[in-house]
Amino acid sequence: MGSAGAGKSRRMPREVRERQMMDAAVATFGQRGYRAASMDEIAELAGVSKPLVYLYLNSKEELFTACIRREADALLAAVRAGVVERGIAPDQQLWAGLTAFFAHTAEHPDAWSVLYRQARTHGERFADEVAGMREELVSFVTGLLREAARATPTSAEPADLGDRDVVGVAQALVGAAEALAGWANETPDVTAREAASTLMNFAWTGLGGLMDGERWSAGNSAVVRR
Amino acid sequence: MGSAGAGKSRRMPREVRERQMMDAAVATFGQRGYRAASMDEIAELAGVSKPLVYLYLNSKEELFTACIRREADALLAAVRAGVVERGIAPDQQLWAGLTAFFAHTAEHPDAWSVLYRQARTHGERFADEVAGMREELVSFVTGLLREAARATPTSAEPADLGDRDVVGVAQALVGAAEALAGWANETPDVTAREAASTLMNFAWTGLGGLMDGERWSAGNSAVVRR
Amino acid sequence: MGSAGAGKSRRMPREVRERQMMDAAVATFGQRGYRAASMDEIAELAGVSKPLVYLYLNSKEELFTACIRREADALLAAVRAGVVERGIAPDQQLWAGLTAFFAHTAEHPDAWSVLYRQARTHGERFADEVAGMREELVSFVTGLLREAARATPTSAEPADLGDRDVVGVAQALVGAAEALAGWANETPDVTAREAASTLMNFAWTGLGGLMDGERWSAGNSAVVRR
Amino acid sequence: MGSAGAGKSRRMPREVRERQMMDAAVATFGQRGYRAASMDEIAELAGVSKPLVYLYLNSKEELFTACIRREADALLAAVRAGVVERGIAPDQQLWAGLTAFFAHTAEHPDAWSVLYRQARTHGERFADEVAGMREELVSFVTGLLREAARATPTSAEPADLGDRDVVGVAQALVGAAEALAGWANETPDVTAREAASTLMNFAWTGLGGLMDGERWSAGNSAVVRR
DNA sequence: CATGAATGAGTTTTCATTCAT
DNA sequence: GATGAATGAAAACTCATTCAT
Repeated sequence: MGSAGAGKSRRMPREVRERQMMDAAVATFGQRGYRAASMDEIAELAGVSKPLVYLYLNSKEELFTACIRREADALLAAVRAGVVERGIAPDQQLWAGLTAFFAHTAEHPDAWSVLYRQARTHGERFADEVAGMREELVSFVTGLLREAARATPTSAEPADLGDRDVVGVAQALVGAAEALAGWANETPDVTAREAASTLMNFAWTGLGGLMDGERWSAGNSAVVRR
Repeated sequence: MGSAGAGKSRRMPREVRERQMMDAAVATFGQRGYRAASMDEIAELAGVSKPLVYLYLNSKEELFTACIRREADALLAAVRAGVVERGIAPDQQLWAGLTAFFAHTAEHPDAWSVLYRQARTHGERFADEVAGMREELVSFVTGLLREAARATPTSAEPADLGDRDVVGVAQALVGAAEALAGWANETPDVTAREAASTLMNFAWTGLGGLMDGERWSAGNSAVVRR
Repeated sequence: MGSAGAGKSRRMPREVRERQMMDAAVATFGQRGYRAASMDEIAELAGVSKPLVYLYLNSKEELFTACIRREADALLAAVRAGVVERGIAPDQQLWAGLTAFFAHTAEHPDAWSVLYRQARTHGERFADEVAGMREELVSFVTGLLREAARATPTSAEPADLGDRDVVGVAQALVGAAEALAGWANETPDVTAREAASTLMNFAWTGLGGLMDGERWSAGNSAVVRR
Repeated sequence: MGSAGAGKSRRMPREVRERQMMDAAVATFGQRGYRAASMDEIAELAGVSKPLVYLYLNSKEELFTACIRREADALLAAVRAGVVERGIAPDQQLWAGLTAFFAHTAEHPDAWSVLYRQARTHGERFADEVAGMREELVSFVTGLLREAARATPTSAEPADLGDRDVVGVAQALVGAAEALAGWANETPDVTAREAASTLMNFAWTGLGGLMDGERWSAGNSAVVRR
């Protein structure tokens, strides 16, 4: 008889078991919420006994943290993979990244919920974990923005876009993307491409203006080019 | 000193007590999260016994719902108040609204957390409550966008901005505002005016372009004016 | 304007208020059960404030006791009234009493529930109260049985029916009546007369035999007349 | 001493623990009443922690239902066992059944209280459970009565006892038995045999008359043989 | 390696009862 | 006399976590 019997297939390598548990955990945390998810439910969904979950993952907190990390890494990897495939003009890169972002979040709604709903709502300990990933996204976008600014000869005074501005814009852009992703996930017909298009239309043209030195100021309604 | 001494004076009219309880509830829910907040803690913070909380507010769910509603109304009222004071050019209105939005959320971080973190993470029942408010914000912005589009003679073909586009843009704008508010609340030095400026700069110029018929398309990197 | 205004008619004599409260209490205790009935509900149903209930009836226990007593007295009175009207042959008296018993319990289901379900299930303190009434019923029946025995010349040795036997039979008779009343109350079509008939047929003929000296004994299946 | 010492030995197989819990529950429910019995008390009496009670029996309601079922089955089994041993003449069978009934209820007063006091007083959900058992008792008695009627050649017109009559008589008989059991349980010296004798004397002779066509009617005091 | 057995601590919720006015 | 305001105490139920095997 081979060791991999056709029966219940107990005894699996730790790695595999751990993945099953985390899959179950992400699904449960995503759907029920961190507090409402019970270790019982997670263990049952993973098809293992509760003590085994504790043996491998120590505590609910650590389990949740591990979920956040895994899913954050996966999302980042997806975005980067989407971009790296090509690798040319900044707007194309942004477009590719956004598309990947929207596609990934749409395909992994539980992970989305864990990262963007649960983690941020249950203590700084977890929120910081996501904040780290978010910063990487922002710095990724910031890089693209800078590259675009450099590549845009139109602007006579290229340093117009201050550092703080760039970060602010990147923050807003990422925030808008996250908000759009949430919206798209809850709205049946919206595809990743559509969402990405909407955002690009909205953002890139504005960015173009911004980089051309256009500013809106509270004093006068017109957009001035200084 | 009147007979209503400042001393121990337990015994207060229901209205007052109810407000105290809801203040305590918003603070606790906002900081601990819906599930982690205990009725015990809320009661203690309000300075009353738990049964009184139940007598007046029936259950944790109803209490939370009441908090959401109160804070949603307050936020909407703040935004509208900020705008109505003036009442002129659409961009000025948007600016006023955004400023009011950022100011209000900055001044009421617990309410912010309740509305944008907790309510959305603990069951549709609560999320719907916020979705209602959000829709009012979106429709408010949508109105401004339409008004602006009408008022912009530049665009030869005024119907360029389709209905779906307008709503999508408004969604993104509101989402960006919400994301910025979150960022501003967590970043010490950022003021409401600054946040509003960033967003206006980012959004309004882009909108201008959009209304002028500029579009970004995946096919070619340049922004085309069709 | 007379003091009995057409308005809310506050200020009613204590007696009246007390009756209202006890009516409400009997209804609530009967339907919800002693423990499940809340003073809140009783007060509301009676249309008074809770402190007033306490002022007049002191405590839940006392209130319940008062209810039991009132309804026990009412039931006894109904049975006696049914009998006294006539006053002749013992079997006719029993028939009248049973009919009155079944009619009263059918007309006052809440009182029935209080006496026969609730009171016996929530502590000796209350059970004793009902036991008192029950003893009066039993002794009433015992009296009839003795009277009947005396009036039956058939039995050569009239002392055949020992004291213990008589009480046992009376117990069984009352028990059967109570069980039948419960059954009749839960079975739509059964009338008080029908129930009484069934019991009389069952019981009286048997009693006749008993008084004639017939006995059933475990040793031989036949009924012997010794 | 074996490895299974009589010492502290917590850790027991589920089956055993479950029985212990239900024993404790029957005792507590029987003595305190359904509502007054607390899960804490039951757990303590069973020598386990509350969570274990919930783990095995889910809720107070389910626990109570399980108790009712177990005790109802036990009582039915006792009655049937008492009868089946013999299996001859109907009156002997009835006698055996009654004796077993009285003996069992006398030996298990808490179970008696659960079945005949508590279950009937706390919601149809539970009452129905007992009603089921009661129906089996009634149909058991009904069968005996029919058998007896068939076996009695005395009656010229054997169909005299209508179906409704038989059921009514069986109801009253069972009711009388239940009442007698209650009385016997509360009265020190009364033995099961005595109670059974009383009822047989009372009932069987009457049944004999009934089957002979004797009827009592409100119109005339005499028992007529029609 | 893997699990059935077990629990301490905490949650929401309810209720009988009493003041202060 | 009558009530709105208020609470101490307890009940049902849940959960993360740990042993003993």
